[in-house]
Amino acid sequence: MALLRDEVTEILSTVRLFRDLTRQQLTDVAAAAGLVKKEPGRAFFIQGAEARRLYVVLKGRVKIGRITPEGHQIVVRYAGAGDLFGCVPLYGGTEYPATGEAVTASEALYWNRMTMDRLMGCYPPIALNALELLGQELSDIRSRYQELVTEKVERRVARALLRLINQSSRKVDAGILIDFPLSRQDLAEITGTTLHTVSRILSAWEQRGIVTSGRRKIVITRPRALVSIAEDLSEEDL
Amino acid sequence: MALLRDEVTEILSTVRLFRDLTRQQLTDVAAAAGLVKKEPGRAFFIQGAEARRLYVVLKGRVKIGRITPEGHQIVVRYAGAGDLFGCVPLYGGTEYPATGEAVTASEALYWNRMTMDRLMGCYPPIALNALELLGQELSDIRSRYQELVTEKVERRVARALLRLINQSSRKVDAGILIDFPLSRQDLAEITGTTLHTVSRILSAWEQRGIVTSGRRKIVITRPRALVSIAEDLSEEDL
DNA sequence: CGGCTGCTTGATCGCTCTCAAATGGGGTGG
DNA sequence: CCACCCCATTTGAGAGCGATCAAGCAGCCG
Repeated sequence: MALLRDEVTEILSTVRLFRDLTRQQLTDVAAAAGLVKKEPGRAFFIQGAEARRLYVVLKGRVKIGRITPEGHQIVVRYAGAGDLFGCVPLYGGTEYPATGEAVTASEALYWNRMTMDRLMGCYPPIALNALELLGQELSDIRSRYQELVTEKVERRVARALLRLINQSSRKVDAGILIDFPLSRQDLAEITGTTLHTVSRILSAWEQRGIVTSGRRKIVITRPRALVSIAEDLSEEDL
Repeated sequence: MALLRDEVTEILSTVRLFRDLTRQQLTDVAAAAGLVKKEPGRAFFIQGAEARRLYVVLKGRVKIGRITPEGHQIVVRYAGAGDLFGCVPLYGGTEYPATGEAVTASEALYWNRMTMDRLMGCYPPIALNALELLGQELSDIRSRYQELVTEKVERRVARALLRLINQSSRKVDAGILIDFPLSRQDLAEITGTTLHTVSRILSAWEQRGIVTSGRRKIVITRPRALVSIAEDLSEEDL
């Protein structure tokens, strides 16, 4: 382990799953953690593999994606610093239903299933926090499910971009930059469409001055226009 | 409360949420429960209302549905005997994100949020079971999300019917009957399409002798044909 | 028996997927 | 440092699934 024990404890104190634990308890949790680093494109775990570990992102960005038997891919979500991923061991599933792959150089702490069982046994707040996190994930995916049924593609892409802005963006001169590499293909897999359609939509937006984009890079220049697309308002901003 | 204490305890012993509790503990849980009955069409709770209670279905069938600001409806799932619904209080949400409505005459036990908090505090297995249930629900909705993106309507309708058969069906002379009233509109809201499309699909299936259907009533006469549609096999059965 | 609610069916339209091919930027290796 | 190659992206053309609009029909309940 490359990190100092105290440092890990400090980080864990900001992680939702471990909220309400005392410093002493956090130290125990930290002591049980392992650390992995992955280069971009490398996977922390692969869909279908035995679900052994629970992860928390320290740095970088991890893409959680699934693939159908027919080969169709979808992106479930992106996890950033402080986010949990691979939570299957928490609720007793046996294999990972998705693949967790580093998009940028990433580091994550992990706990083995048995370790986690012990920790949850000793420290009940962990189970309650997990419940809360899972509940939020559930309501998030339900909203997206509903969007998928009821909304047109352009609107879904707008919403997806806004969500990504919230999760992981940086202000730059031209506007707001999604600060990890994001291809049209990725956006398509997030919104449940094809890269062609996404490309056309972004081109149209670019002409309207709403975004500037390049190879795996997107800058939103007029966020408010994006909001009005997402909310389906007639565009009343400049 | 119309039920005997012991009777309730007996029922609770079959509910997943309360697995691993001793008889003594179950009695305590039972003592804290309340009972509600609803006529068909009546709601246990309404989308947007303050989430006060957690329910377990005793009998009947409860439809969990959402409606978008634009008025588009979707059915999240159906809950039958032993199933949990309105689990929002479990994970700390403040309002119900959906409406829970009785489809047939239904009865449910409920616990108030504070009561549930106490029970989970006293009996840790409840929290762990809840975690497991939420996890399963999560993977279920993820599968359906994926179906929605990757599969054509006919296949989704076939899958939905097969799921409903598993949940709640009865053998009759002609085949397998979905044993609660299910309209085309309902099926459309389950599969994310329109009642027109569902009606066309069912008509086509009826011509091929796969189903027999009437007003809010569906009998599957050749389940294997339905499976082959759901799995997209070329139909090699009679 | 009448009206309501749920179901069927036709016609049309348009969004989005599919298939195809060309373009261009960036990184790598020479 | 330059040239090449690969991968992401763009753009076009066409087809088709399913939504939408619009009637008409038929059980069922009161």
